[in-house]
Amino acid sequence: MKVSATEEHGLRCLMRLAIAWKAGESVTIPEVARCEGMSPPYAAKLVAMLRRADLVRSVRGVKGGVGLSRAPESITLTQAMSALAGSPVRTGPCMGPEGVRCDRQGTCGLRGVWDRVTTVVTGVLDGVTLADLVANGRSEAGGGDSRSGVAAPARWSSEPRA
Amino acid sequence: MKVSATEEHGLRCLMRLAIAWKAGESVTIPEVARCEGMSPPYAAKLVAMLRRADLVRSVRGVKGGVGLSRAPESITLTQAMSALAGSPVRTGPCMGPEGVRCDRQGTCGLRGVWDRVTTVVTGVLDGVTLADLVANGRSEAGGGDSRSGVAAPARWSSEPRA
DNA sequence: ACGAATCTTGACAAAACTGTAAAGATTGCC
DNA sequence: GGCAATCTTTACAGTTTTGTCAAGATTCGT
Repeated sequence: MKVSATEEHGLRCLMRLAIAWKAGESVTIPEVARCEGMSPPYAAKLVAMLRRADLVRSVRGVKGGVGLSRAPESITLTQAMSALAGSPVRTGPCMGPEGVRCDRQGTCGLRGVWDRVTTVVTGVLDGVTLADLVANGRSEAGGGDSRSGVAAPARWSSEPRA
Repeated sequence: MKVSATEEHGLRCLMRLAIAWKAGESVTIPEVARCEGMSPPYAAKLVAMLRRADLVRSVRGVKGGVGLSRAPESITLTQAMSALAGSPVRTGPCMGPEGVRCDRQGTCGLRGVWDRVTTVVTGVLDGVTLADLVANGRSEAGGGDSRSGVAAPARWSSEPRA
Protein backbone atom coordinates (compact mmCIF):
# COMPACT_ATOMS: atom_id res chain seq x y z
CA MET A 1 0.00 0.00 0.00
CA LYS A 2 1.19 3.45 -0.76
CA VAL A 3 0.10 6.98 -0.09
CA SER A 4 0.56 8.88 -3.32
CA ALA A 5 2.52 12.05 -3.86
CA THR A 6 -0.68 13.86 -4.78
CA GLU A 7 -2.25 12.92 -1.47
CA GLU A 8 0.71 13.98 0.56
CA HIS A 9 1.31 17.25 -1.28
CA GLY A 10 -2.37 18.08 -1.28
CA LEU A 11 -2.50 17.51 2.46
CA ARG A 12 0.43 19.88 2.89
CA CYS A 13 -1.42 22.57 0.98
CA LEU A 14 -4.40 22.07 3.27
CA MET A 15 -2.17 22.31 6.32
CA ARG A 16 -0.84 25.60 5.08
CA LEU A 17 -4.36 26.89 4.57
CA ALA A 18 -5.28 25.72 8.05
CA ILE A 19 -2.38 27.70 9.48
CA ALA A 20 -3.53 30.78 7.58
CA TRP A 21 -7.06 30.27 8.87
CA LYS A 22 -5.89 30.12 12.45
CA ALA A 23 -3.82 33.26 11.93
CA GLY A 24 -6.78 35.03 10.37
CA GLU A 25 -4.85 35.65 7.18
CA SER A 26 -5.49 35.01 3.55
CA VAL A 27 -2.87 33.50 1.26
CA THR A 28 -2.23 33.23 -2.46
CA ILE A 29 -1.30 30.08 -4.32
CA PRO A 30 2.30 31.22 -4.90
CA GLU A 31 2.62 31.73 -1.15
CA VAL A 32 1.35 28.24 -0.41
CA ALA A 33 3.75 26.87 -3.01
CA ARG A 34 6.74 28.67 -1.53
CA CYS A 35 5.93 27.64 2.04
CA GLU A 36 5.52 24.01 1.10
CA GLY A 37 8.43 23.82 -1.30
CA MET A 38 6.54 23.12 -4.49
CA SER A 39 6.09 24.97 -7.77
CA PRO A 40 3.20 27.44 -8.04
CA PRO A 41 1.54 25.62 -10.94
CA TYR A 42 1.62 22.36 -9.01
CA ALA A 43 0.14 23.95 -5.91
CA ALA A 44 -2.51 25.53 -8.13
CA LYS A 45 -3.46 22.14 -9.50
CA LEU A 46 -3.76 20.58 -6.06
CA VAL A 47 -5.73 23.50 -4.68
CA ALA A 48 -8.07 23.22 -7.66
CA MET A 49 -8.80 19.60 -6.76
CA LEU A 50 -9.56 20.65 -3.21
CA ARG A 51 -11.77 23.47 -4.38
CA ARG A 52 -13.84 21.11 -6.53
CA ALA A 53 -14.44 19.06 -3.39
CA ASP A 54 -15.58 22.22 -1.59
CA LEU A 55 -12.81 22.02 0.95
CA VAL A 56 -11.25 25.22 -0.35
CA ARG A 57 -12.70 28.53 -1.44
CA SER A 58 -10.95 30.84 -3.87
CA VAL A 59 -11.27 34.45 -4.95
CA ARG A 60 -9.87 35.62 -8.24
CA GLY A 61 -8.51 38.99 -9.06
CA VAL A 62 -5.86 41.27 -7.74
CA LYS A 63 -6.89 40.96 -4.09
CA GLY A 64 -7.74 37.32 -4.41
CA GLY A 65 -6.39 34.22 -2.79
CA VAL A 66 -7.39 30.86 -1.40
CA GLY A 67 -8.55 29.61 1.98
CA LEU A 68 -10.39 26.81 3.68
CA SER A 69 -14.12 26.84 3.13
CA ARG A 70 -14.73 25.96 6.78
CA ALA A 71 -12.92 25.58 10.06
CA PRO A 72 -9.92 23.21 10.11
CA GLU A 73 -11.54 21.47 13.07
CA SER A 74 -14.35 20.30 10.82
CA ILE A 75 -12.23 18.91 7.97
CA THR A 76 -11.12 15.32 8.50
CA LEU A 77 -8.32 13.57 6.70
CA THR A 78 -10.85 11.14 5.26
CA GLN A 79 -12.50 14.08 3.52
CA ALA A 80 -9.18 15.47 2.37
CA MET A 81 -7.89 12.17 1.02
CA SER A 82 -11.16 11.54 -0.78
CA ALA A 83 -10.88 14.92 -2.46
CA LEU A 84 -7.33 14.14 -3.61
CA ALA A 85 -7.70 10.52 -4.66
CA GLY A 86 -11.37 9.73 -5.06
CA SER A 87 -11.39 7.43 -2.06
CA PRO A 88 -9.20 7.17 1.02
CA VAL A 89 -8.08 3.66 0.09
CA ARG A 90 -8.23 2.21 -3.40
CA THR A 91 -7.71 -1.45 -4.16
CA GLY A 92 -6.26 -3.15 -7.17
CA PRO A 93 -7.65 -4.48 -10.45
CA CYS A 94 -9.33 -7.47 -8.80
CA MET A 95 -11.65 -5.38 -6.69
CA GLY A 96 -13.51 -2.21 -7.39
CA PRO A 97 -17.03 -1.64 -8.69
CA GLU A 98 -16.71 -4.11 -11.52
CA GLY A 99 -14.65 -6.59 -9.49
CA VAL A 100 -15.21 -9.56 -11.72
CA ARG A 101 -12.58 -12.28 -11.46
CA CYS A 102 -13.28 -12.55 -7.72
CA ASP A 103 -16.29 -14.76 -8.23
CA ARG A 104 -14.26 -17.95 -8.03
CA GLN A 105 -15.60 -19.73 -5.01
CA GLY A 106 -13.37 -19.70 -2.01
CA THR A 107 -10.24 -18.62 -3.80
CA CYS A 108 -10.62 -14.92 -3.14
CA GLY A 109 -10.45 -14.04 0.52
CA LEU A 110 -8.74 -10.82 -0.46
CA ARG A 111 -11.92 -8.80 -0.58
CA GLY A 112 -12.57 -9.24 3.11
CA VAL A 113 -9.03 -8.23 3.93
CA TRP A 114 -9.17 -5.05 1.87
CA ASP A 115 -12.51 -4.21 3.44
CA ARG A 116 -11.05 -4.53 6.89
CA VAL A 117 -8.00 -2.47 5.94
CA THR A 118 -10.28 0.22 4.55
CA THR A 119 -12.24 0.22 7.77
CA VAL A 120 -9.29 0.66 10.10
CA VAL A 121 -7.58 3.25 7.90
CA THR A 122 -10.76 5.26 7.59
CA GLY A 123 -11.11 5.00 11.34
CA VAL A 124 -7.74 6.63 11.88
CA LEU A 125 -8.26 9.24 9.18
CA ASP A 126 -11.71 10.13 10.50
CA GLY A 127 -10.21 10.84 13.88
CA VAL A 128 -7.75 13.45 12.64
CA THR A 129 -8.66 16.93 11.46
CA LEU A 130 -6.61 19.63 9.79
CA ALA A 131 -6.61 21.44 13.12
CA ASP A 132 -4.91 18.40 14.70
CA LEU A 133 -2.30 18.37 11.96
CA VAL A 134 -1.23 21.95 12.50
CA ALA A 135 -1.46 21.90 16.29
CA ASN A 136 2.10 22.68 17.36
CA GLY A 137 3.90 20.86 20.10
CA ARG A 138 2.75 17.53 21.49
CA SER A 139 -0.33 15.46 20.71
CA GLU A 140 0.19 15.79 17.00
CA ALA A 141 0.40 12.00 16.80
CA GLY A 142 -1.71 11.58 19.87
CA GLY A 143 -5.10 10.26 20.81
CA GLY A 144 -7.24 11.38 17.94
CA ASP A 145 -10.39 13.13 19.11
CA SER A 146 -9.21 16.65 19.79
CA ARG A 147 -11.95 18.70 18.26
CA SER A 148 -11.42 21.60 20.57
CA GLY A 149 -12.92 25.06 20.45
CA VAL A 150 -12.23 27.81 17.89
CA ALA A 151 -15.68 27.90 16.42
CA ALA A 152 -15.12 29.06 12.85
CA PRO A 153 -15.21 32.86 12.70
CA ALA A 154 -16.45 33.81 9.23
CA ARG A 155 -13.15 35.21 8.11
CA TRP A 156 -12.76 34.35 4.55
CA SER A 157 -15.80 35.63 2.74
CA SER A 158 -15.69 38.88 4.63
CA GLU A 159 -12.07 39.98 4.60
CA PRO A 160 -10.38 38.29 1.65
CA ARG A 161 -6.89 39.57 2.35
CA ALA A 162 -4.92 41.07 5.21
CA MET B 1 -3.80 5.21 -0.36
CA LYS B 2 -3.73 2.48 -2.91
CA VAL B 3 -2.84 -1.17 -3.05
CA SER B 4 -0.81 -1.69 -6.18
CA ALA B 5 -1.44 -4.18 -8.95
CA THR B 6 1.83 -5.90 -8.12
CA GLU B 7 0.72 -6.44 -4.55
CA GLU B 8 -2.65 -7.79 -5.51
CA HIS B 9 -1.40 -10.06 -8.29
CA GLY B 10 1.48 -11.29 -6.17
CA LEU B 11 -0.94 -12.16 -3.41
CA ARG B 12 -3.03 -14.12 -5.88
CA CYS B 13 0.02 -16.14 -6.89
CA LEU B 14 0.67 -16.90 -3.24
CA MET B 15 -2.93 -17.95 -2.74
CA ARG B 16 -2.61 -20.37 -5.63
CA LEU B 17 0.56 -21.81 -4.12
CA ALA B 18 -1.21 -22.13 -0.77
CA ILE B 19 -3.98 -24.11 -2.43
CA ALA B 20 -1.40 -26.38 -4.05
CA TRP B 21 0.30 -26.84 -0.68
CA LYS B 22 -2.93 -27.88 0.98
CA ALA B 23 -3.62 -30.34 -1.83
CA GLY B 24 -0.13 -31.77 -1.57
CA GLU B 25 0.60 -30.92 -5.19
CA SER B 26 3.36 -29.07 -6.95
CA VAL B 27 2.66 -26.52 -9.64
CA THR B 28 4.54 -24.82 -12.45
CA ILE B 29 4.55 -21.10 -13.15
CA PRO B 30 2.44 -21.47 -16.31
CA GLU B 31 -0.16 -23.28 -14.23
CA VAL B 32 -0.24 -20.50 -11.66
CA ALA B 33 -0.56 -18.00 -14.48
CA ARG B 34 -3.46 -19.81 -16.08
CA CYS B 35 -5.34 -20.28 -12.81
CA GLU B 36 -5.00 -16.63 -11.88
CA GLY B 37 -5.64 -15.22 -15.32
CA MET B 38 -2.27 -13.64 -15.97
CA SER B 39 0.47 -14.20 -18.52
CA PRO B 40 3.19 -16.75 -17.68
CA PRO B 41 6.04 -14.21 -17.86
CA TYR B 42 4.21 -11.91 -15.46
CA ALA B 43 3.55 -14.70 -13.00
CA ALA B 44 7.22 -15.67 -13.30
CA LYS B 45 8.26 -12.16 -12.38
CA LEU B 46 6.00 -12.03 -9.34
CA VAL B 47 7.04 -15.48 -8.18
CA ALA B 48 10.68 -14.41 -8.52
CA MET B 49 10.07 -11.50 -6.15
CA LEU B 50 8.49 -13.85 -3.66
CA ARG B 51 11.35 -16.31 -4.00
CA ARG B 52 13.91 -13.59 -3.25
CA ALA B 53 12.01 -12.97 -0.02
CA ASP B 54 12.19 -16.68 0.79
CA LEU B 55 8.45 -17.08 0.76
CA VAL B 56 8.61 -19.33 -2.28
CA ARG B 57 10.94 -22.16 -3.21
CA SER B 58 11.57 -23.18 -6.79
CA VAL B 59 13.09 -26.13 -8.60
CA ARG B 60 14.39 -25.79 -12.11
CA GLY B 61 14.44 -28.41 -14.79
CA VAL B 62 11.99 -30.67 -16.45
CA LYS B 63 10.35 -31.87 -13.23
CA GLY B 64 10.58 -28.50 -11.59
CA GLY B 65 8.00 -26.13 -10.26
CA VAL B 66 7.31 -23.67 -7.51
CA GLY B 67 5.79 -23.91 -4.05
CA LEU B 68 5.61 -22.19 -0.72
CA SER B 69 8.75 -22.47 1.34
CA ARG B 70 6.70 -23.08 4.49
CA ALA B 71 3.15 -23.71 5.61
CA PRO B 72 0.53 -21.18 4.53
CA GLU B 73 -0.48 -20.87 8.19
CA SER B 74 2.90 -19.33 8.93
CA ILE B 75 2.96 -16.73 6.13
CA THR B 76 1.22 -13.49 7.05
CA LEU B 77 0.03 -10.83 4.65
CA THR B 78 2.48 -8.42 6.21
CA GLN B 79 5.30 -10.68 5.09
CA ALA B 80 3.77 -11.11 1.64
CA MET B 81 3.20 -7.40 1.09
CA SER B 82 6.71 -6.60 2.26
CA ALA B 83 8.10 -9.05 -0.26
CA LEU B 84 6.07 -7.47 -3.06
CA ALA B 85 6.47 -3.80 -2.23
CA GLY B 86 9.36 -3.40 0.19
CA SER B 87 7.08 -2.42 3.03
CA PRO B 88 3.40 -3.02 3.75
CA VAL B 89 2.65 0.70 3.65
CA ARG B 90 4.84 3.26 1.93
CA THR B 91 4.44 6.96 2.40
CA GLY B 92 5.11 9.83 0.07
CA PRO B 93 8.11 12.00 -0.72
CA CYS B 94 7.90 13.89 2.55
CA MET B 95 8.55 10.86 4.72
CA GLY B 96 10.87 7.94 4.30
CA PRO B 97 14.42 7.46 5.52
CA GLU B 98 15.63 10.80 4.26
CA GLY B 99 12.40 12.61 5.20
CA VAL B 100 13.90 16.05 5.28
CA ARG B 101 11.46 18.88 4.73
CA CYS B 102 9.46 17.67 7.73
CA ASP B 103 11.72 19.42 10.20
CA ARG B 104 9.69 22.60 10.14
CA GLN B 105 8.46 22.99 13.65
CA GLY B 106 4.85 22.19 14.20
CA THR B 107 3.83 22.24 10.58
CA CYS B 108 4.20 18.55 9.93
CA GLY B 109 1.79 16.45 11.93
CA LEU B 110 1.58 14.09 8.99
CA ARG B 111 4.30 11.80 10.25
CA GLY B 112 2.31 10.79 13.30
CA VAL B 113 -0.74 10.08 11.16
CA TRP B 114 1.15 7.87 8.73
CA ASP B 115 2.72 6.05 11.65
CA ARG B 116 -0.68 5.33 13.09
CA VAL B 117 -2.03 4.21 9.73
CA THR B 118 0.94 1.91 9.32
CA THR B 119 0.29 0.45 12.74
CA VAL B 120 -3.35 -0.36 12.20
CA VAL B 121 -2.82 -1.71 8.68
CA THR B 122 0.04 -3.89 9.83
CA GLY B 123 -2.19 -5.06 12.65
CA VAL B 124 -4.80 -6.28 10.21
CA LEU B 125 -2.27 -7.78 7.83
CA ASP B 126 -0.43 -9.56 10.63
CA GLY B 127 -3.65 -11.23 11.65
CA VAL B 128 -4.28 -12.84 8.27
CA THR B 129 -2.29 -15.74 6.84
CA LEU B 130 -2.30 -17.33 3.42
CA ALA B 131 -4.20 -20.20 4.98
CA ASP B 132 -6.93 -17.78 6.01
CA LEU B 133 -7.12 -16.40 2.49
CA VAL B 134 -7.71 -19.76 0.86
CA ALA B 135 -10.00 -21.13 3.53
CA ASN B 136 -13.21 -21.79 1.63
CA GLY B 137 -16.61 -20.90 2.92
CA ARG B 138 -17.25 -18.45 5.73
CA SER B 139 -14.81 -16.60 7.98
CA GLU B 140 -12.72 -15.47 5.05
CA ALA B 141 -13.41 -11.90 6.09
CA GLY B 142 -13.93 -12.85 9.68
CA GLY B 143 -12.22 -12.32 12.99
CA GLY B 144 -8.58 -12.67 12.13
CA ASP B 145 -6.85 -15.17 14.38
CA SER B 146 -7.66 -18.47 12.77
CA ARG B 147 -4.30 -20.22 12.87
CA SER B 148 -5.80 -23.67 12.99
CA GLY B 149 -4.02 -27.01 12.70
CA VAL B 150 -2.33 -28.48 9.58
CA ALA B 151 1.21 -28.41 10.90
CA ALA B 152 3.35 -28.11 7.78
CA PRO B 153 4.17 -31.54 6.39
CA ALA B 154 7.50 -31.29 4.58
CA ARG B 155 6.03 -31.78 1.16
CA TRP B 156 7.93 -29.65 -1.19
CA SER B 157 11.58 -30.54 -0.88
CA SER B 158 10.79 -34.22 -0.80
CA GLU B 159 8.33 -34.78 -3.62
CA PRO B 160 8.73 -31.95 -6.13
CA ARG B 161 5.88 -32.95 -8.41
CA ALA B 162 2.80 -35.11 -8.33
C1' DA C 1 -11.10 51.62 -19.94
C1' DC C 2 -6.72 49.74 -19.00
C1' DG C 3 -3.31 47.04 -16.69
C1' DA C 4 -1.61 44.19 -13.01
C1' DA C 5 -2.45 40.39 -9.86
C1' DT C 6 -4.66 36.38 -9.24
C1' DC C 7 -7.11 32.00 -10.02
C1' DT C 8 -8.66 28.26 -13.99
C1' DT C 9 -8.14 25.11 -17.43
C1' DG C 10 -6.29 21.99 -20.65
C1' DA C 11 -2.30 20.26 -22.94
C1' DC C 12 2.11 18.47 -22.38
C1' DA C 13 6.82 16.30 -20.76
C1' DA C 14 9.04 13.39 -17.31
C1' DA C 15 9.03 9.66 -14.19
C1' DA C 16 7.31 5.55 -12.15
C1' DC C 17 4.69 1.48 -12.51
C1' DT C 18 2.77 -2.60 -15.26
C1' DG C 19 3.15 -6.14 -18.05
C1' DT C 20 5.65 -8.47 -22.15
C1' DA C 21 9.45 -10.55 -24.57
C1' DA C 22 13.57 -12.78 -25.39
C1' DA C 23 17.78 -14.96 -24.27
C1' DG C 24 20.07 -17.79 -20.73
C1' DA C 25 20.69 -21.48 -17.05
C1' DT C 26 19.48 -25.86 -14.88
C1' DT C 27 17.58 -30.41 -14.59
C1' DG C 28 15.66 -34.93 -15.95
C1' DC C 29 15.06 -38.29 -19.46
C1' DC C 30 16.44 -40.94 -23.44
C1' DG D 1 25.50 -36.27 -24.97
C1' DG D 2 21.45 -34.13 -26.49
C1' DC D 3 16.76 -32.59 -26.12
C1' DA D 4 12.80 -30.80 -23.84
C1' DA D 5 10.74 -28.68 -19.80
C1' DT D 6 11.28 -25.55 -16.47
C1' DC D 7 12.89 -21.53 -13.80
C1' DT D 8 16.00 -16.79 -14.09
C1' DT D 9 17.35 -12.51 -15.62
C1' DT D 10 17.53 -8.46 -18.22
C1' DA D 11 15.72 -5.46 -21.44
C1' DC D 12 11.78 -3.41 -23.44
C1' DA D 13 7.03 -1.19 -24.64
C1' DG D 14 2.50 0.49 -22.75
C1' DT D 15 0.09 2.85 -19.22
C1' DT D 16 -0.63 5.64 -15.30
C1' DT D 17 0.94 9.08 -12.26
C1' DT D 18 3.59 13.47 -11.46
C1' DG D 19 4.67 17.82 -12.22
C1' DT D 20 5.23 21.83 -15.67
C1' DC D 21 3.67 25.18 -18.97
C1' DA D 22 1.02 28.38 -21.45
C1' DA D 23 -3.18 30.62 -22.61
C1' DG D 24 -7.51 32.29 -20.68
C1' DA D 25 -10.78 34.44 -17.19
C1' DT D 26 -11.82 37.46 -13.27
C1' DT D 27 -11.20 41.26 -10.16
C1' DC D 28 -9.24 45.56 -8.27
C1' DG D 29 -7.09 50.00 -8.59
C1' DT D 30 -6.42 53.97 -11.20
